[in-house]
Amino acid sequence: MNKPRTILHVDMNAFFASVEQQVNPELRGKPIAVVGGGGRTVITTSSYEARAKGVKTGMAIWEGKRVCPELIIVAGDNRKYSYTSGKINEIFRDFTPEVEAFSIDESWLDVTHSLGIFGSAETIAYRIKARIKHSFGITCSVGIAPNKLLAKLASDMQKPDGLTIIAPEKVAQVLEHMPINVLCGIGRKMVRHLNMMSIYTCGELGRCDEARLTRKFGIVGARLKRMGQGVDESPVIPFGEEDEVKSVGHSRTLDQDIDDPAEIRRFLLQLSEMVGSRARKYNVSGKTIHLYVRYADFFSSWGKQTTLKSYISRSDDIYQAALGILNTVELEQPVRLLGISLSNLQTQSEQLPLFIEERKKLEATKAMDAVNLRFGDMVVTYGSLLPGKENAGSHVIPPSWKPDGIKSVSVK
DNA sequence: TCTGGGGTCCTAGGACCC
DNA sequence: TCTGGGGTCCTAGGACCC
Repeated sequence: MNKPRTILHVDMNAFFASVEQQVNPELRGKPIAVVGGGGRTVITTSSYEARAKGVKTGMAIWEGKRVCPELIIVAGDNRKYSYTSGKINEIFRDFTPEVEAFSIDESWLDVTHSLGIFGSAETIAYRIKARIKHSFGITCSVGIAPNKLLAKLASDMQKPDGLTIIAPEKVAQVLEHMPINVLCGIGRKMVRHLNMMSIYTCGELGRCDEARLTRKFGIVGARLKRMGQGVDESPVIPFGEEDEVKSVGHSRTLDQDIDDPAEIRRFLLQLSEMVGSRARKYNVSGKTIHLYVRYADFFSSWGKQTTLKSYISRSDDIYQAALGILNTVELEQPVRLLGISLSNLQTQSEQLPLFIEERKKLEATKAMDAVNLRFGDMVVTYGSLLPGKENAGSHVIPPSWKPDGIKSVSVK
């Protein structure tokens, strides 16, 4: 028998925008949009003032300005968000050690064993909200429910600054008329498929014949039915106990489409350095390299991967492998986006190369990493990157970024 | 001046080995 | 110089999340 659990899901409201408004009081109460670096960027997050005017995540800057002419554009700074996120997660851990960061602005807390100390989940939620508000001036929405799926759903029900409880005995009632797309894991395509089966609400999904779902969706089918019933046994996985990192990758949309091979290679080297330095920071090497290209028309793209005989983490090795893939194809159009990722990872063993030349390369790489770690990425980099340095520093900040050190890497 | 970037998981089909 | 089946690794692509 599974013991009943009490799970909180905390979702920071308009996180990046809220942090910016706190850091710079002049931005408070105003419509602002946080964007990435680079020429062709989109809005990552916008303040509630901006949302009220119709500004949405994913809009191009000009689009945001069209619906909200007074929109203030703020270039995102990942370090601020990462730092704040880390501090907020420390607050969570004052209430339970079982805290799982889902993304930079969302966490689950299993407070089942903390109820005796703090009284109730509701009390914990109010105290957390108060502390975050007091320390950082920002609000969050909290959901309380018997599992992660429902806690996340609950936190979505009231924004901003909400607190929603789905008591175990209310689950069926809450889900009955809830549209299926509110469930985390059911996206656009799945909604379309389910709608075609005349399933629109969680209630309908939960009552659907399992065999019918399994025929259509394979092993996902059984899980879908349970989701519709609000059943989710997945545990809250605390810091340090997550799965190992499985891939390390970077991709970048170029400021202009390029077709000059030398320029493409230069960008590839830059990406290789970004991937390599991060892999080395995590202390992993990998033997599968994946190259991704999106063409100028935006819609056509391809990805190719290759698996090497040995594990690599040096930027130059990554570059050579990526170049090897690129050389097997004839580019059909100018390139809009390039991406490289390293997978099939293992923890790096500290092994000195046999040959003196290799050792020198290793030492050089280490020295470069040490400087970058201290003074920020891309301060020291390969000579051929220098003409394009303005690109190198332009980090777009994906909300999927986790505070440093959250992902653990363990021996395979 | 149209449309970002970081991930995970799943499936299908082919190669290869026992 | 036949046949079948299971396991593993690989590539490619899609769906989903933030």
